[in-house]
Amino acid sequence: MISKKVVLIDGHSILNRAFYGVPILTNSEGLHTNGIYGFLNIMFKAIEEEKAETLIVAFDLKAPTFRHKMYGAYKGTRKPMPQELHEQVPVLKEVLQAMEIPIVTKEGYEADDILGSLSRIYEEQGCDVTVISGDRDLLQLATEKVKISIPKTKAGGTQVENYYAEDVLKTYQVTPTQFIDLKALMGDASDNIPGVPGIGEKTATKIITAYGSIEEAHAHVDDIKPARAANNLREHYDMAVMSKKLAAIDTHAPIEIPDTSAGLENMYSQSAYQMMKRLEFKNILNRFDQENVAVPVLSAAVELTDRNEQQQKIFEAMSRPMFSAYPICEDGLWGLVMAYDDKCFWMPTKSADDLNGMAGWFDGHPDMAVMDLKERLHYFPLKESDNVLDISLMAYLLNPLKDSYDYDDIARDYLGMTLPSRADLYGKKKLSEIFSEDRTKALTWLGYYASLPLKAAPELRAALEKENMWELYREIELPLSFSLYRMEIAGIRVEREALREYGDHLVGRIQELEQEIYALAGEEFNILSPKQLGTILFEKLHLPYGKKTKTGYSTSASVLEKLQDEKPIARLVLEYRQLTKLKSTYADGLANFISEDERIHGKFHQTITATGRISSTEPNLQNIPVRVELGRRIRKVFVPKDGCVFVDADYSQIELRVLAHMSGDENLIEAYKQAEDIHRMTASQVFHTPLEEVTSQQRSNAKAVNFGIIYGISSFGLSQGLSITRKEAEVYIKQYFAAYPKIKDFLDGLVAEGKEKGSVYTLFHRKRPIPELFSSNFMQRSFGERVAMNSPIQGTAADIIKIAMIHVDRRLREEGLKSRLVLQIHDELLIEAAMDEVETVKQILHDEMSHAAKLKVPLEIDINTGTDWYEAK
DNA sequence: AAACTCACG
DNA sequence: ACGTACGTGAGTTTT
Repeated sequence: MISKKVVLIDGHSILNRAFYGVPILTNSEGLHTNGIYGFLNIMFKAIEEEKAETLIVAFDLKAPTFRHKMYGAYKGTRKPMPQELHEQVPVLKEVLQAMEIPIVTKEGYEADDILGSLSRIYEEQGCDVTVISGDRDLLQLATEKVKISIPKTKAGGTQVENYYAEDVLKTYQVTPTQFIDLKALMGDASDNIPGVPGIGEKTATKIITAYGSIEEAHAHVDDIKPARAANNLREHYDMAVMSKKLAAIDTHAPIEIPDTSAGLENMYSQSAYQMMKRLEFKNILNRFDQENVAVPVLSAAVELTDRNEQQQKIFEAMSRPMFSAYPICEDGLWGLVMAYDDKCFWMPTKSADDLNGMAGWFDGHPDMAVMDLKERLHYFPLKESDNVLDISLMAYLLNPLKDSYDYDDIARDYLGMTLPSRADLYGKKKLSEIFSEDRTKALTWLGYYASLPLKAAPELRAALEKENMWELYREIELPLSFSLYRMEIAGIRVEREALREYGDHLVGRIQELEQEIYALAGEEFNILSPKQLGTILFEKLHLPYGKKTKTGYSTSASVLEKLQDEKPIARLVLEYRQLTKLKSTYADGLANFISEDERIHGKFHQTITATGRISSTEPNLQNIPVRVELGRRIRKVFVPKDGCVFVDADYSQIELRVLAHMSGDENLIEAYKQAEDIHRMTASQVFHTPLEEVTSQQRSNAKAVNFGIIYGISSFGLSQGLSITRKEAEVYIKQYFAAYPKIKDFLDGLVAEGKEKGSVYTLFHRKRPIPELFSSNFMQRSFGERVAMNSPIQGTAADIIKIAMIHVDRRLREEGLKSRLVLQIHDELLIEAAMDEVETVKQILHDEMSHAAKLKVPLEIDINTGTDWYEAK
C-alpha cells in the first residue's frame, strides 16, 4: 500500500505566527494582509516539502487569544487578537475556500482536538501525517507516523522544527503522551491549567522521566525528592488529575472527515487568482499558470501598418481633448500603441529610428496620457509640454509607498479593475514572442498600455486636484521628468584608464591586509563572510561580542570600531572591508557602466522614494565615496568633457533650515540669520555657553542632536549616534527643546497630524502616508512617529532642490548655454560647464538654488569648480 | 531571495 | 518591556 501524505494545519496558530513574523503589509483597500501572506507561504512550503496530497486546515470557532512573552517571573498572559489580525481571519478563510482547501471547525471543540482526531484517523488509515502548528502543546500528538512541524518565524526565511515521537523524547526527555503529564504537573496559566503548585518545568520533567505518569508518580510519592515536591503532589493530586484531563487533546472528537477527493488539484483556480490579485500578493501570483489567467478585454488594439494611415489616425487623435500613447521598443519590435475615444491602435514601425521620428507628429498635442514618461522619452522624444498626464507619476504622488505603478496597479487602485500584470501575461517571454505565437492575444494585451492610461488619467487628475496636489504634479514633477531625462542622456564622463589604475592600487593593499588578518587569525578564511568572521573573532579569538543579529554575531563596523584600539585584527578587518568595498562596488562596479562615449548614463528614478527624493541606479551615482580620503579620490576619475569644467553647488544644511522655517522657531531662525556655524550656535544655546567658548566636543554633540531632530528624535537613537547612555541623551534632548520650544511643538504637531489624517505633508503638499502610526505594535508605531517627524522635512528639502533643478535646467537651455546638469545628489547639483560659461553657470546656480523657495531663513549655497569631481566638491 | 554590510544625503 | 535613529542602492555570502 502506498501511504498517502496528509498535511493538517492549525489555522489560527499559524496565522498568528505569520502575523507577528511578517512586517506590516496592507493592500490598496487598507486591509492588513501580512498574516495571510505569511500563512500561505508556510502552507506552500509545507505542501512542497511534504509532497502533500491532502491538506486540511482546522480552526477554533471562537477567536482565540494568544500567548505573549514571559514577563519577569510571571507566566505569559493571553491577549486578545489585535484588530489588524482579527480582520484577516475571514479573508484567510475565503482564500482557502477559493483554493478548495477544506476548513474544519466543530462546535464545542478546539482546533487542537480536530487536529488530534484527524491525525489519529489518517494514521489509522496508514497515511503519513504532518501537523503544522506554532503551539508546542501539539507535540503530544507525535507518533512514528505523525510528524509535528513547528515553523520558526525567523524574519523572512521560516525554518521548521520537525518532531516525530522519538524527536520529542530526544528533545524533552519525555514521550509525546508523557507531555500531557508534564503539563498537568507544571500547569499553564495561559491555558487555565492549574497544575501542582510549587512544581515547575524542571521538577516536573524529573518526576515524569522517573515515573512515567502522574499516576505512577503518585503511587511512589514517598520516594519523590525533593520532599517539597512530594508533599505538593500528595496534597494537590486531584488537581493534577484534573489538569491532565484539561491538557489532553481529544483525539476522538466527533469529526467528519471532509471530502478531499479532489486533492490539491484546484488550488490554482480562477477565484483563487482573483483573491490573490485583490490581496496584491504578486509573488504568489507567479505560481498561477499563465494559460489559465482570464484576460479581460479593455480595448484590444487594431493593427495599422501603413505609415499614412498611422499619421491620419494621429491627426485625428490630436483633435480630441485627450488621447494616450505608449511607445514599444525592444529587440526586433518597435511601434506605438495609442488610444482615443474608445479606439485603440497598434502602429508598428520598421526601426527604432522610425518610431523616434513619429514623435514630431505630436507637437502641440492636447492632453496626452502616458505611463513612465521619462523612460518612454528615450524611445519617443516628445517636446516638453505641460499637457502630459503620466499616470505612473500621478499615482506615485497620490501614494508614494507602492513598489510599482504599472497599468494593473493603477487599474486596481483607481478604477477597481482587475487586470493581469505584464508578469502574469508574459512570464519570461518577450512581447515579440507573444506576437508570433498569438497575434490576437498580443493585441489585446497591448491595448492595456494605451487604453488604461486614457481611462485612468482623468481619475488621477481629479484625485490630485482634490488633494491639492495638482500643482505639485504640473509645476514640479512633470517638468522634472524632462530634466531627469536630459540628465540621463547627458551622462557623466569617467576616465576608464584612471579608474582601472585606482582599482589596481587597491588590490595590492587588499592582499597585504588579507595576509595580516590570516596571520592574526591563525588560519585562512573568507573575511567577507560575516558568519566565518564571527566564528574567528568571537569564538576562536574570544573577542567580546557586542551585538548579535538574528543569525549570529554582528560584525558590523560599529562593533569592530569599539574593538579596534585593543585588537589589531578588528582594525585590519575594517580596513579590508573598506578597500574591498571600494574595489568591487566602485572601481569594478562603475567600470561596467562606462559606455562607448566614455560616459556613464545612470538612471534617475522619480517614483521610488517615500519622501519625494530622487533615487539613482545602474549605477547609483548618489553614493560615490566622499567621507574618507581614500574613497574620495575616486572622484578624480569623474571628469568633464574637453572644453568644460565642473561646477558643483550644494545647499548648506537645507534640512535644518527647512525645520527652522516650518517650525517658525524664532531662536533657530535668528541663529541662522546670525551664525555661520549652526552646530556651534546650537551648542551655545543648548549648553548655555558663550559662542566663543563652545568646545569642539560640545559642537559635535550639538551636531548629532541636530541630526537626531531631523531623523525623528529618540533618546536611544541619539545615544547610539553619540556613544553615550540613554539618560544622557535624554538630557540633551530636553535641553534642546528648552532652547527651541517651537520645534518641540512642531514635531509633536506632525505626529498628531499624521495620526489624524493618516499622512504628513511637505510645504509643497507632497504627501507621505504613514500606516505604521496605527499599528498596535509599539515598535512599528514608534517608527511611524519618527517618520512623521522626518518626512515633511526631508520631503520639503527634496521639493526645493527639484524646483531649483527645473529652473537651473530651464535657464541653461533658454539662455542657449552649452553647459548641462549631469548629477543630482539630494542637496547638490553638478554641472558640466563650458569654460566660457563658468561665471554665468555659477550665477544661475546661486540664484536659482537660493530662490527656489522663500523661507524664513536664507538658503545658503556653496559653489566650487574643478577639473574633476574631487576638486569641485 | 534574504541577510549583512556599507557607500551616500 | 518592547528594540530604533530618516531616506536610498549594490556587492557578497548564505539559504
